[in-house]
Amino acid sequence: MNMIEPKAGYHHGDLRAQLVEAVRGLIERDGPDDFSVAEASRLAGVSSGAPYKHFKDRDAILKAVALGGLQRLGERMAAASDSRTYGTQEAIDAIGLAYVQFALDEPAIFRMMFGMKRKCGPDENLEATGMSAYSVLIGNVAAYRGLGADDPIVQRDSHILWTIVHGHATLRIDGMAKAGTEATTDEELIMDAGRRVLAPLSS
Amino acid sequence: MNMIEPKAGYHHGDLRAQLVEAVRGLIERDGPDDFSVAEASRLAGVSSGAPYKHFKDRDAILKAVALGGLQRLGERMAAASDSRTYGTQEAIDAIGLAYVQFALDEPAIFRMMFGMKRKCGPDENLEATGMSAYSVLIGNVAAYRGLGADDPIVQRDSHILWTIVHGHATLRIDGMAKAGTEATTDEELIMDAGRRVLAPLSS
DNA sequence: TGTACATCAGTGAACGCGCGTTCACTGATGTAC
DNA sequence: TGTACATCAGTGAACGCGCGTTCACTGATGTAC
Repeated sequence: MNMIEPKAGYHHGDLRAQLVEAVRGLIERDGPDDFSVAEASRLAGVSSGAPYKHFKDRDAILKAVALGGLQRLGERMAAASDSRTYGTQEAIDAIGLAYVQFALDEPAIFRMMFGMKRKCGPDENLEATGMSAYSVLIGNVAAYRGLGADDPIVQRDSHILWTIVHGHATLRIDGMAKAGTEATTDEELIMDAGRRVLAPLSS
Repeated sequence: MNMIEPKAGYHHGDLRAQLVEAVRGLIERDGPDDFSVAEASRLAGVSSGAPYKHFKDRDAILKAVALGGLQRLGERMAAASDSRTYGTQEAIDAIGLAYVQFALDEPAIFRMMFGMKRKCGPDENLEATGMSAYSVLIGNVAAYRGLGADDPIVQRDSHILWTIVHGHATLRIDGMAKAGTEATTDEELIMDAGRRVLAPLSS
């Protein structure tokens, strides 16, 4: 929780980063669609026109916030992977749990990240950052299966795992799935589902 | 595609339904957050104050639209179930595919439905309608497993299936999963995942 | 069938609001010599 | 070290906009006798 403390004086020094942080807070408080440039400026302690020295328009600010979110998500997934033996079921579980945890910690940013493409069109930067997070999962699945990362089986496994974890995260933050009920934790559910998906190949 | 043709004359006769339909169109066109009561009124051919004779406020209109969406989703799932032998893998596949199809046909409404709780708080009516749709899935899974609908195994299976299908639908409408690539259709993916989840019980 | 009246579903003007963005400006900072 | 100047990052006032909601009103509809 960084406090926002505008540097006194005329030149701000770090307005860009401070605006992104302010918007992050606003979005997390009010939802991705209710944030306003004006309020973010107020929070950062600058005039309402100042942001336009750093960003082309409102959408550009949104993109910067989304990018930050994707980076944090990727970092968490990588950290989860690093905390276990590479290519094991446990590592894959941990990555999934990290994904869900991120969504629970920053629900509005999480939603916003995945709505960017629809709202502001595709963006190279965002796509690359997202892909780099996803590749943490792919790498572990490939090692688990003993196959190459490009193998269709690995691609399919990974995609299904992502789908499950993303679905669970989405339902959780929308209040549709209540963890803790029915003696089911997020972790337990992810492990269960992961085990089914990654069962030994049959055919 | 119902055309919106305001009845001439002072008394409109069907303004409530017509407003809901207008808002549905607006949301599908502009996104759930950009619809305005004013524009919906214009579309329905009435003055900007007229909606307030039928709805308490903006949120009440949104709720009505969400309710309609949930009903259509439930109907589609029920129809899918009816089109196959009850309690078979095929029936369960069909339900999942119907779910995804609905999301693809009405992406903005779909998103909006699942955002209602967060935006407007919980609502008995919406919850009951959603539950009634979900129970179509539960019933089929129970029959498939030969267990009661309340059995924890059935609950768990159903929840995972829902999670997968919801995750896939969400990723698809957010442009993250591209069907048709890698020779994978929605149907194929749902069937594959479903088969893994519903594999014979091991322990 | 006709009349009196209550109710209902609209009108349309008005309110106050906060927004995104632009613009001419100014004071601080960095650089060249 | 000092000076002249270009650049930069802010200001703050102003713009036009469309919104949600209210309100006194009015004309159409339904009902009781």
